[in-house]
Amino acid sequence: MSDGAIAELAKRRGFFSQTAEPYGGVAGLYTYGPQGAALKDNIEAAWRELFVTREGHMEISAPDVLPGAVFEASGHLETFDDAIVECPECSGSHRADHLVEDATDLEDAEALSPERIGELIADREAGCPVCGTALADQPVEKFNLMFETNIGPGSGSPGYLRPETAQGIFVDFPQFAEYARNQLPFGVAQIGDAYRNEISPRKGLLRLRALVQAELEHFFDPDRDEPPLERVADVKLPLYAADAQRTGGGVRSLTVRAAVEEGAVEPWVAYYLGRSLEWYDEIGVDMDRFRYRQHRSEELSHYAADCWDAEAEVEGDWIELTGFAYRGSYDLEKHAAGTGEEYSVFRQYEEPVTVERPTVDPDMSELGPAFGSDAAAIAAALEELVERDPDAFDDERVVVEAGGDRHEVPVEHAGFAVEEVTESGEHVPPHVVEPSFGIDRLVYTVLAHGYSEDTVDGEERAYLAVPPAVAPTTVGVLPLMDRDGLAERARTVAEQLRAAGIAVAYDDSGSIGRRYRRQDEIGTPFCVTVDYESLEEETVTVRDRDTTAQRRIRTDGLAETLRSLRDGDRSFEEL
RNA sequence: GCGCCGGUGGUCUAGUGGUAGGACAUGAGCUUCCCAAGCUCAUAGCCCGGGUUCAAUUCCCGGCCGGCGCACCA
Repeated sequence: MSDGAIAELAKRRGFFSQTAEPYGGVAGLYTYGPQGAALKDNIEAAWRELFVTREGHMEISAPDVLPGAVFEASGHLETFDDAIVECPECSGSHRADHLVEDATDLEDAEALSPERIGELIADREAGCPVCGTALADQPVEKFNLMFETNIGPGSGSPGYLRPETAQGIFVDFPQFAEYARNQLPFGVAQIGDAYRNEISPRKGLLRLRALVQAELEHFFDPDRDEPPLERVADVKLPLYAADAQRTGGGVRSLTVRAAVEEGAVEPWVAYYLGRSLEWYDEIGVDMDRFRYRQHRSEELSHYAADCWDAEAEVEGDWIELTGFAYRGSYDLEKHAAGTGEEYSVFRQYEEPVTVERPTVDPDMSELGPAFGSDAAAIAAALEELVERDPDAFDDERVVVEAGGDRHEVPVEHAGFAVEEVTESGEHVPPHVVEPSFGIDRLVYTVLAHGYSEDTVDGEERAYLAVPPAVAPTTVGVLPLMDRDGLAERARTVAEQLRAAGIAVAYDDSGSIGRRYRRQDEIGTPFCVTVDYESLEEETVTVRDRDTTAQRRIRTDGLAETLRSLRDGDRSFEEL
């Protein structure tokens, strides 16, 4: 298939086109037309069917705008800002923090301020990696890839458009845990828009500034919960591991069972790789142009401990469809720290346990007069010390550091005691595995993989071989001729099918062959044609898009037949 | 953000210092008893701004958008 054929078809047939074209268009913003919106909806519905209904998770819907504090806690404010320095000679842009890392023994220069990075570049006389020109006097600028806005009037409450839908789930985890009756494991799913102010959006739907994500956050107890691997144990995964990428190796086909047994893939991630593989196949991704690629260590996100991408080959390039990330407890711990709230689940022991716990109860009426303004800090230091080293309270005096000084405190004033405490359980910070699907890229891939050309009666034709379940329109209803009452009859049939909940296109314009081609091109899997026999004997023909074969069937039960074809309960050959 | 190339009806394109022609598609009609047939008619276009010029779609500059390469892709 030639490059650009999808974009051309997309625009001509109403799948998608650039937003605000009369104003010149905006890079990275696209609007789905009638066909595209329907295709996208169907893919989202198929996703929901698997990840919410069949897997038994809960779907939520959070707002696109979230307060700045959320992204401070999540790390996005810091790490979504890339420090860039531009070379005055060759105009190349380079990651300023990477230059510093190369020139120094620092490993995490990304965390430094732009000013500090600039100083280090000047100090180490770092040069442009392309042409060598000194960069000492060049400003270090930050590219913030989040869209910023203000919540309410004034600038006192900065807000950001979410760069991933996930944060809407993590931030209100306590609420969702409550709905889940505090029972791990449970999953929270969300389909919604995310926004990234990309420096250079490219290639149509593949790199957008406003995109649709379908994400599942599956929370579980890392010590106790195991994924139901038996459901997917025999699914064969095309794995392109990090090692293979480094050594020039290729894709290795392993069953889920084998991949987990040899430790190639984390078990929860492996479960979702297996579960998703069949789903991709069902919605029309070509399994011969599909693989799972592991992130190399250097490309892992700040939050991810391990990550595999589902990738599809489209127009010669491998593109990421989904990231399956093992995020550990990173996000929940960040939000716990950011809010002081509980982002964990209480797990009750089978039997309560009684433990001896050393405690302090500082006597402030003594410490206050004795230490003045340091007293509060000393009390806190005592509480910290008793957890760390209870033996320090064995002597008459205990030494703590507070306010920059060492203080000797009489143990009797610390209120040291060993209490018997009965604990009925403990707080477990859940781990999370996150399948994160890019819906727009899936739409594009389904179009690209479905696009086909063949020859019918010596005429070339193009058709979209997308599965009936995701096709924008399920049935085209066509009168063979626009005369002799055929059109009226066809309209009645179309109404009946619509009333039965089937997506129907009615078309009486042009020759029958032309109308079949139109439906082929937008991927309509079946056409119902009303002909002269229909008027006499209550039958119509049903035509199959991919083969152009036809069957004559009775009109009573037509809706039921088409529905079962759409839902995959029977095939056209079985008619 | 940088470099190179490009931007003419919905789509694909021809062409020009004196504002444009085709094909396909679309609509109306004729014809037509199952796969883009034919005929008639119709709708519809020079990306935006500035400059040069009597006159700019055309030449120059800038912008926007697109393709490719670089960088970026948390």
